[in-house]
Amino acid sequence: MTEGLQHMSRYSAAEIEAKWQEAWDKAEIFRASRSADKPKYYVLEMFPYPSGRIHMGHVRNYTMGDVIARYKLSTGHNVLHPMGWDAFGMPAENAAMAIGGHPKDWTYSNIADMRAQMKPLGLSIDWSREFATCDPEYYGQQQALFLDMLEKGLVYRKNAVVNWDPVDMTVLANEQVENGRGWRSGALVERRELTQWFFRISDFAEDLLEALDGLDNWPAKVKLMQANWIGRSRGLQFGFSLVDAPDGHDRIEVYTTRPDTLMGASFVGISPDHPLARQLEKDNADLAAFNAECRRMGTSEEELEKAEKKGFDTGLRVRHPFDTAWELPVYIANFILMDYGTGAIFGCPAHDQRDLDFANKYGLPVASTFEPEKPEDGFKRPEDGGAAYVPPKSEKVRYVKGFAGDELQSGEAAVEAAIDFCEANGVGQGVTKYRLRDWGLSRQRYWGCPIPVIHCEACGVVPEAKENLPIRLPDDVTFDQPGNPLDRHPTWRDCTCPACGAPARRETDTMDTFVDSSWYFARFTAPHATTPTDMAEAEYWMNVDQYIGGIEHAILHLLYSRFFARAMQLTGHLPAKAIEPFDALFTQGMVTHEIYQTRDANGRPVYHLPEDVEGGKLIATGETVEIIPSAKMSKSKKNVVDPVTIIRAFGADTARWFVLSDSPPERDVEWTAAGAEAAFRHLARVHRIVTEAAASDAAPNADDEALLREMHKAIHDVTSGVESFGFNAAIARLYAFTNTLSKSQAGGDARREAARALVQLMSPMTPHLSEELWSVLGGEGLVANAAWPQADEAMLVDETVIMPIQINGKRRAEITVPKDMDKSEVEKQALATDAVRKALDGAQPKKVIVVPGRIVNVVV
RNA sequence: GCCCAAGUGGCGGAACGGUAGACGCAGGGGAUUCAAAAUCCCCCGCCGCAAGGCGUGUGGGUUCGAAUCCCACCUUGGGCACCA
Repeated sequence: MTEGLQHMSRYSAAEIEAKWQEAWDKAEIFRASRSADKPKYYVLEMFPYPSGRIHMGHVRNYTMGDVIARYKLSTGHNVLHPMGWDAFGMPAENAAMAIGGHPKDWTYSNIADMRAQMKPLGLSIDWSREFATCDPEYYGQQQALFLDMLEKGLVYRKNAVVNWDPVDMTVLANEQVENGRGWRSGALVERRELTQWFFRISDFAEDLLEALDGLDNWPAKVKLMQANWIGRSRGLQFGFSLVDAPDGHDRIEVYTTRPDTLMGASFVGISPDHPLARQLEKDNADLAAFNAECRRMGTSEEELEKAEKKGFDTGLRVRHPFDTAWELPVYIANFILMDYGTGAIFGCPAHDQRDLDFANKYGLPVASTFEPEKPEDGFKRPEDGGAAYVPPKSEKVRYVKGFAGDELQSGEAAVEAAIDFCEANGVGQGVTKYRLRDWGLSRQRYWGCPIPVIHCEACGVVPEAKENLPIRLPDDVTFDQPGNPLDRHPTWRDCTCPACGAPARRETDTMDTFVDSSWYFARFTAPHATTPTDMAEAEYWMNVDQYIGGIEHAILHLLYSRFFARAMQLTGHLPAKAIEPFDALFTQGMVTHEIYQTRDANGRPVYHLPEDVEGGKLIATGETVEIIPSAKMSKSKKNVVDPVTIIRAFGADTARWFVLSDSPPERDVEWTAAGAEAAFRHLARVHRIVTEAAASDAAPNADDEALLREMHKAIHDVTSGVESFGFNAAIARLYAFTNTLSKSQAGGDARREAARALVQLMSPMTPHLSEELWSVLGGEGLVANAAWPQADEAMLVDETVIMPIQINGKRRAEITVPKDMDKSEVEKQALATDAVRKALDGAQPKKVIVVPGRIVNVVV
């Protein structure tokens, strides 16, 4: 190698990356506008919360989107690839409380920082469409959407419980409740009812469930999680009549999905928030104390379900619907949700473990209604000390106390038969219910989108006039005391009623930040429109062709967005085709890192940044660190690697290549320093190999065809890898092809052709390096704009194949045969191998399976 | 507690129901070098001298053939409606 070539082949990422980012900017190749002559392609990654620093999770997420965007650009698509900021939320207020300053300044300064950290990644983003959800231009349009939804009856007010901190006198998020106490005050948290705004998402439950079927390019697991969340069930709703009914409560309405177990009923349970429970607590101090204790729990379902199951006997009795002489006790139970069903259940201990535990605890009867068709040895009925018998739905059981004797029935048929029987006998109706609850959007916080309504003494709740939008957040607020600054602002709340003109009070609740992220994808199609969307733009760009983000958003964000797409259609802001806004969804895994830990004098763990550790020792002191297995990168564990540091050390292409290479995209990837260095060395090697190929003057020769065959196979494999999110496999294929090119003795022209393909195939992952090498190879224009290489089908198939020969499923030999050899001839050759002859020892094989082109299995 | 996933060499992982371990990292050996770095070449699941045997979280099952399909369990991760 000559001195000159050595110099030429040195890989300087910093130089290359700055140069080509400038070239892309200048050519404006990522600026998206409608065009009739190309198919559109909208690729979107879930937009970031502006915490202040980008992290490797962002790098991974946006690199994956960028690979798709750049690949689609190369295949002749008109690509929309925007970026924005999910900018409202609690952390900005927390920062204002902790360090002073204003949430707005904190947020916009974080956005500026993160944009500056993100740009060096070389993402193919149309930055002209950037917005933050805290821009008044954005949240003003969101207020307009809200008013349209209000007019259509998609929003309403009702009471709902929140976590209340009685010391700070403020509402707490579930995250701010630690072991039942407020995170700042340490006070025991209470549940408190407030009047709040709700979206009628549950009206769409059936549609949101049914439409999942059409989402062919969504992960099955996400669809399943959403289906279970919506939770359609078929059951019976009926009433237990009360013996000695208190005023206004002659019945307790109950919903059950297992009416076939009605004859095993043992008690009736009601929620502590049930109207009957609330009435009883007025004249029963013990009962009131029990209810109060129940309400001291937080509002999360997890907390409720994990808590010890407790009940309180109200002393009331109800009559069994099929035997009025049979009376059941009524308990208040802490595990019954007022939000689901009717807030009341009947307990059947024989067929529900929770009810059985409850019955045992309070000495209530247990009676089986059915038992297994064929009881296994040792089967014990629950009343004889066995566990609750809960058969799978499809399993047939024998009824011992059913509605019509002891017939056999599977669960589902039995439920339908029970509903029919009950309806025929005037006991309740069969109904379909959903677990999905309406979406409470009110937040008693400052840093969110103000809800644009006015409270007037005379007119009640009045929508703000649209011409007054946006209702801007006031800047002159302080965070030196807990609670919502909008509530204590001297003038902001004051307004006049749009209906009667009298002095009135503005709503001080703001919207849940999930509202902001439920329609941003639509706003990107016309980010500067003076209405929420521009129908012509939405008609052209929607739907999002590929949406990419974390699995943690599988339920809430995606379900809310699907609801919003429907609501925006009903209010005329999205076309009918956008009813399901995301055609394809991909959920990527996290970036993890080992955790390095030492102990302080008191034995408490002290965490250390990876950059402060080398060879298992602290660089500063030489102290040995304890290595804790890889976990999600988090500031508290200090197991974070700053993308900015990596880009400075190795370049963006190395960071991009590494986050894509080491794990399947849907799984977690562990960041390792060794892996990053290896990625960099590989890119430098590609730089060297391609530079050499560009200068090669070797004559055409016999090796040319083999190299070009490998090239076409690589084109085929990498293309299908990119299209199916098999980025790690595509990169493994690129390693192999690079090795082939490096070792090939082919002529200069063939090597240059192969090198050009290599550079193009790498270009979605390492766009800067590819751009540089494309120009070294004399490619025309920018590789970003060049047409994607096509694999020649004829070059993909080899003439001969190696077929393994198995004996009883174990590989024992192999034969090399022409690829289309006749089955019987393959069998003949397989039987002639030494291994098979030895195994048969003269006998006939029991069976021979020949899978053409793949394998032969001889059964002896 | 409930819902959803994932478990394969020392490590990350590959593998239309068809040769388990591609590719990469780490490790070992060699070449080059005054030396080192860089680079290049070779080896590398476990046990065994070998023949061979064992191997994809555990235990069953279906199949000519299972990492892959089914059942049960274990462990780890995500979500549980006010974190985003």
